[in-house]
Amino acid sequence: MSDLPVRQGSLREHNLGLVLRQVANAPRPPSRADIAAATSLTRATVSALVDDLITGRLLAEVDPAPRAGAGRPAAGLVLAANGPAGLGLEINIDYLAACVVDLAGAVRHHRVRHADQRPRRPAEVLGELSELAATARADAEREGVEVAGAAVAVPGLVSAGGLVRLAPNLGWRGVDVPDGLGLDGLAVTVDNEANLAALGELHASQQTPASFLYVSGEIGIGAGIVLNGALYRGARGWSGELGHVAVRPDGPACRCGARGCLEQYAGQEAILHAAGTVDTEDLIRRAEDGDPATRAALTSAGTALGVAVAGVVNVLDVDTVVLGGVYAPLSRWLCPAVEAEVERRVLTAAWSPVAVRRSMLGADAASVGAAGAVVREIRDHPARWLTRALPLTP
Amino acid sequence: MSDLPVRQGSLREHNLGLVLRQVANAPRPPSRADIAAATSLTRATVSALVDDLITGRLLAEVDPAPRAGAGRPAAGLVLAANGPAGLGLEINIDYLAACVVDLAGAVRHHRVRHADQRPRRPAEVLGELSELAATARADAEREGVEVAGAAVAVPGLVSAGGLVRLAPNLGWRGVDVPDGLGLDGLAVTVDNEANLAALGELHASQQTPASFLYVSGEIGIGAGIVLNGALYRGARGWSGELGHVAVRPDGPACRCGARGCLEQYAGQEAILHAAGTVDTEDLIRRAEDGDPATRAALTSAGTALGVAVAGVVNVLDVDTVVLGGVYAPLSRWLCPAVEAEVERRVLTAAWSPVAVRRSMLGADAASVGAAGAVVREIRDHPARWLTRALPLTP
DNA sequence: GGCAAATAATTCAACCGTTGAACAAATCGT
DNA sequence: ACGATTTGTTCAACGGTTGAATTATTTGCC
Repeated sequence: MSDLPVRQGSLREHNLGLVLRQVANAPRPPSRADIAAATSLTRATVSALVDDLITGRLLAEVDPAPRAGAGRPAAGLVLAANGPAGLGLEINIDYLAACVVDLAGAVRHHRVRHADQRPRRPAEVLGELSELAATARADAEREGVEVAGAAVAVPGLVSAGGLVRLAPNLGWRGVDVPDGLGLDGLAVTVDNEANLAALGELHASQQTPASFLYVSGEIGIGAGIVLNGALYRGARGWSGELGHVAVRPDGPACRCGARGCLEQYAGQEAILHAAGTVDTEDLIRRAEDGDPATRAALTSAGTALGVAVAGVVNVLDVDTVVLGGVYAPLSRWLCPAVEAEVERRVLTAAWSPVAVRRSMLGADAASVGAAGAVVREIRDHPARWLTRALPLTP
Repeated sequence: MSDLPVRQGSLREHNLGLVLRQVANAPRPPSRADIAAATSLTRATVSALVDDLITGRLLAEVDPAPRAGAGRPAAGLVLAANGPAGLGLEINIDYLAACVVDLAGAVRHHRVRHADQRPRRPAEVLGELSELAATARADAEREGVEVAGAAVAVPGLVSAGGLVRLAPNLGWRGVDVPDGLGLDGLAVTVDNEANLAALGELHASQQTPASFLYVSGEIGIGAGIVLNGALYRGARGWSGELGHVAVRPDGPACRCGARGCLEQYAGQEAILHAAGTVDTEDLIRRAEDGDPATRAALTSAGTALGVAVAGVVNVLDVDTVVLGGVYAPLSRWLCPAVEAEVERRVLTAAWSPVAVRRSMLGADAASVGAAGAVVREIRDHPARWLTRALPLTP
């Protein structure tokens, strides 16, 4: 119920987006006539809209596909591969990442630099990330795509304007990320890592459902909530703090000050401790080898996770739960325990099953999701891109 | 991101709604010029839109308010009191209710019939409710308002088409409510009691926040989730099952089959049992008299409720929790305990407080909310009402 | 009392985006 | 080679908004 007036121009804006999404979601390059049929706009209107999109470098024509039957061959339309692209950046506990995704969703550049970020000062971290970003941008521009904006994934709570209010496991408090990056002339947005990973998951595949819960297991446990195809960020942008949902109200003390938080049962450190190791690679190896203590630790973590997830599903009624972050490689052993609790505790599970599955993108979900969020913005609002302030060509 | 094409007519539809909402939300009757200034539409356009709305009996002109300064006096615009109205019906464990709310939000008719519905067959209950509805409708029509549709609040899970899939405390399973009511020629929607009560609360006051959690304490515990000014119903319409969120994973068995559900700690029956009485009126009296066992029972229930609510707030990031149903008259004793747990367990509570308060509408929230939902639909989509199939006047 | 200033509402030609029909372009089947 | 068929474009018409001009109605001031 947007309370903005609608003028003639808004019509155009909406329909440009409609056509663009139609091309994006089609299984194969559609013709102008296909789009007209699918949208119930007239061929004349679609032609006019497509012209605008082609001159704006958002769409491109491809050779007509060989067709059966008579008639003039149709020119196929695809999202432009040399149009605008999104730059996705990720700051995590033990790595930095940068990637570029073009309008069609293809990953054109991707680079990860592993290193523990906890001992470093925020300015150092942002400086190195800025270098990664510059490399990515130069690389992309060499391929002929223009980076239209950047999104940064951070494992913490983010306020409007890109201020990281609190990133507990990184030890950050009140860090201005766009300022520290200093990417001149590029629009930079900052968001929670789980939120962007959830968006990545949403766009990774056509069959991802419109509403789901993405659970990101790292040192902390975050969740990205997608409802009806849109990310839900909460009243103040701080939704998804699944790690601090109570599993046992009088359980062990959590560093947040409360007791019995999920993080104490299913956080990365709790699992490693229970399994008697300090390294995730090692944990996976032991689980594969069938080590009983490791298996027991994972079942126990899965059960706790299942209790918390079941609570969320009871309240939100989503039919899919996606396990990401470190949970993704561990999902083989976690899923059964999570599913059992969900089955038992979700009121509607009896006649309407809830699917629990691993992330399709794995560890790259957040950075790819961040880049995808940038191009998705253009895809959903092409008029803003087409009418942007163009850099003066001297 | 609606994927519908936008034609010229959609323009009109949107702007009709815009003007109507502008009138609805104004503190005093605005003039056409006021609306033009507020919406940035031109006065010419607003005049044309207002004409349509007046001839369609959705708006009315009132005498010009005395103005300071020179100039032609402005004709004030108000929502028509003799236009369409909504019929709200409620089926609850121990009463039936019917009410009529006009476009301006005024309750024009309200009647409650107390009786335990559990021993009766669904058909009987629906028959009596149908009588209540007919009386309400006749009463409203005598006052000159036309009932445009009905909404029914039910304490249970509702599928599309108005089928009550499960209402555990009523003992209903697979009951077709619109069919059983048989309100000829009237569009009937059916929804969960907590959902409609949440909508009632949302529209009860201008300062209700756009995102909040409405908790309806009855024999079961339901929740209505309002996000960004809209009710969130879940992927399948079964959101808000707060009563079956786990408070202690290995607590007492719940009739849903799981263990330690909130309902076992803070449901009406659990509270009554812990306080040593069987009647809610008596419970309130004892609490007022300061009976220690009663006060302890309420604190204990409030704490359990607080644990569950804190989990939801951590995940959804709403800044307001409204206690309704039987919790409303008990809120004086429940709120402190709920607030304490929320304060302790919500990660962001430290710098951004979460308000816990009682419902403003109390027991009438669901029926008034149901009626309000009907008129709200017209207010948000006036074009659908204006172009409806008119009954032939012979 | 009369007149200028001010504000509200309506009228009307112009403009913008979509529509639908007519038309041109390109291919297939016979 | 020619008609059938489908794609894509052209163009007059239409619906809805715009902005300026016009009319309507009041206050304030001389």
